[in-house]
Amino acid sequence: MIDTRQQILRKNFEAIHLHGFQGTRADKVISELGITKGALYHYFPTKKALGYAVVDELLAPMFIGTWKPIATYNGNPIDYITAKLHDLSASSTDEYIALGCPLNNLMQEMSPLDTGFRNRLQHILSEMQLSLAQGLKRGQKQGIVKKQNDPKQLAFFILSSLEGAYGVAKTMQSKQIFDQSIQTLIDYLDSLKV
Amino acid sequence: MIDTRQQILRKNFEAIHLHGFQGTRADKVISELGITKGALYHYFPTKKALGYAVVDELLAPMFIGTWKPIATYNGNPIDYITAKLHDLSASSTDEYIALGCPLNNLMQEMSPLDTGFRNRLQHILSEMQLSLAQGLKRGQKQGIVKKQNDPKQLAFFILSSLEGAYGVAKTMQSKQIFDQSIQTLIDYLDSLKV
Amino acid sequence: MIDTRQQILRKNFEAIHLHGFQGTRADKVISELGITKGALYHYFPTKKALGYAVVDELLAPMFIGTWKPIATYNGNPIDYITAKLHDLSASSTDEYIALGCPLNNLMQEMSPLDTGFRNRLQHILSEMQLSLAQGLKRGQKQGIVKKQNDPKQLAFFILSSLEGAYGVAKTMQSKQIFDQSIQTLIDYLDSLKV
Amino acid sequence: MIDTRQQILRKNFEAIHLHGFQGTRADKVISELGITKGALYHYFPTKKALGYAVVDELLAPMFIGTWKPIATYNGNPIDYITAKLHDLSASSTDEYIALGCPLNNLMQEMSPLDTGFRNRLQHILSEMQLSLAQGLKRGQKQGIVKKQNDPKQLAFFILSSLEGAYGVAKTMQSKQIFDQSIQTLIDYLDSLKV
DNA sequence: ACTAACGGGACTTCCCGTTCCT
DNA sequence: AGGAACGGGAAGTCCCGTTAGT
Repeated sequence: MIDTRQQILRKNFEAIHLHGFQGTRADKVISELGITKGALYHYFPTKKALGYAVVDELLAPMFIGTWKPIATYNGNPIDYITAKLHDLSASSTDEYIALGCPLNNLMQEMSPLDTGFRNRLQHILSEMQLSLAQGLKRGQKQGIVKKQNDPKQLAFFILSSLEGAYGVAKTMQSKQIFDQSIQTLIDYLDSLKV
Repeated sequence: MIDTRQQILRKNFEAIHLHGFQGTRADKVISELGITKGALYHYFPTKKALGYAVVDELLAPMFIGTWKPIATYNGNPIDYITAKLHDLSASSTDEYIALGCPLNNLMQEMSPLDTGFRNRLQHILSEMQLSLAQGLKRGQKQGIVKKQNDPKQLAFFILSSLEGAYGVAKTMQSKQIFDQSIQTLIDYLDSLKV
Repeated sequence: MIDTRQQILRKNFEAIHLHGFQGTRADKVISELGITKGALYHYFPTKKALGYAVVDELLAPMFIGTWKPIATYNGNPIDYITAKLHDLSASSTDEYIALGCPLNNLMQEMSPLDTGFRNRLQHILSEMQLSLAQGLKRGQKQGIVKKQNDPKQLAFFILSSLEGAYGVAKTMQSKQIFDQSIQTLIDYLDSLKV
Repeated sequence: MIDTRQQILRKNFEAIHLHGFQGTRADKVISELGITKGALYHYFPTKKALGYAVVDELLAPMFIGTWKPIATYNGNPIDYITAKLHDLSASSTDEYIALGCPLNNLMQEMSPLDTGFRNRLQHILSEMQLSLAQGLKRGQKQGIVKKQNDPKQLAFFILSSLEGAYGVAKTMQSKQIFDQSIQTLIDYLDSLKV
């Protein structure tokens, strides 16, 4: 028997991706697993606590982990970023684009409504930005990235453009638009290489 | 007595901006205006109909109108865009940033949930993109904008980065981050001028 | 311009037949006529008053009138009844059977709920029964109808079987079942002729 | 503590008998039992589901069971039917007559409005008719029932007259009228014995 | 560790009726 | 005579959370 808590967590992560946090009926979701509300409230005191756990244990590692390696990457950080952006394009299906980025979705939905969510999402963004900024800074020091931009500022711009691309593509229901925006971002970043 | 329908519409636009569409309790909102449920139902048969009206009559004109003039603008379209972006930065208060862009909020919240909303929001994005693309195309023809980018594609990138900046800044609760991302976007656009 | 009051009455009679009295939304019904609630409440103080008027002015004359002539009919009253029953079978479409007899529908729906309706419907039934009983009594006196049955009692039985046939056929959605029950009733009545 | 679900079912059966299905406020009804809305929702997701359960678990067995034994009855089926009709007369109080037959009430109210109800009520009628027809057919084969009538057709006529008697008596608020109609039906049936 | 039963507030919708006005 | 605006109670549904029990 696998870990019930993990099952609950994973299934709700999917459901939140599909319907948003508020739109997710936690007990209905896990009923598909043959689990009832009792188990849910055994592991998590409230629905919000479950949401926090989804962010902390699934969302955060996933997203922070994506940009973490840039710190130890040997080579031009722009290349790393470009490669990652290409990955995101390549691995995104039409369905995924139509659902939107889980991080972006949660940011837009829950940031203004709940401090607990906002703090957690701020943390994720900050960690991602930190990794990117560190990488870019190293590139600038090594003289392989132009020095015209502040690394921290540029890092936020990259994240903004990326999440913005997810958001617009979600509404337009078009993976093509996502891909094109990512490509434009890549082109821009490429122009920052020395 | 001024137009009750308009009052309902405006007050709900604010409320949707504050709490999202689903989080808005239409009857409570207008009770502050001394308007009752009965009047609400008289004008809007369902909550969704009210939401659609808010989008059609307030949101769409506001956002589409922002970029429309670029078509008849005499001068470099990049300058027009830059000026508008500066306007958005200048006119945004900390509170506004913390609430997020009304268009972006609605896109993220309602696009996956309701076709009626999605179609309307697609329409707004398309109109904005069309105006931008037309302006950029004209600039390219006049030889004052570099021809390396497809105008339509670039238009979506601009919108994505703008809305993305709103989204990230909302979560980070930081007008500074918004301003910086906008500045980075402006810098990039500036590099596209001939 | 034809009489607005009559229009309201007729249209609501149809609607009550279709949806029952409680299921009828009087203002929606007349909106199809281009009339608004104002006219409705100008002519009828309440919905119930409208319902009473429908019964008094449309339903009652129609149903009482069907059996009235039996009193002045020269010939065997059984023949008159048989002819009328055949008429009802012949003139009933599948749709009419599926909707049910307007009188029966209203009896079942409103009799237990409202005294005003019940009194009116009792009156209709009583008048119908009276006519039938008078006719049967005359037949018995003339020696052309067997004397084994009390005319009043037999009159109620005829009405009961008729309305019961409507009711069962409505649920079964079958004009054939209605026709067969009517035929069985006719056969029985035929056996009462001398 | 006895079965809550059964309590809900029984109490609502009574309430539907009193006020009709649409007129029944399920939560108010059970509040008299000290049961709350929450428990109601736990057992029945919608009001309609509750209504269906009342039909399936209480109404159907009761009515189908009444005529079922005729199949295994040794003797003249007309006698069985006559006995049952006498039972119905004897056990009906004035109040019961004024309320009407639960089956007939539901047939008239819900058949045209909802397919789920109609199918269930059709099923009840069909089962009752089937039992009656089987009994009558056996009687005809044994030569103790006249062969002039088709058993199936006669079965529907009996049911129609019975339910019609309930309906007319309900409106007339008269158990006497019910008894007399039943007696007339019995007399007719008696004439079909060989 | 997990289930079934249960509590109860909140929300949208519905719709009868009233009032003001022309 | 009749239309538009408006009032407001009530019904059904939804769903988060609690508790007794195994």
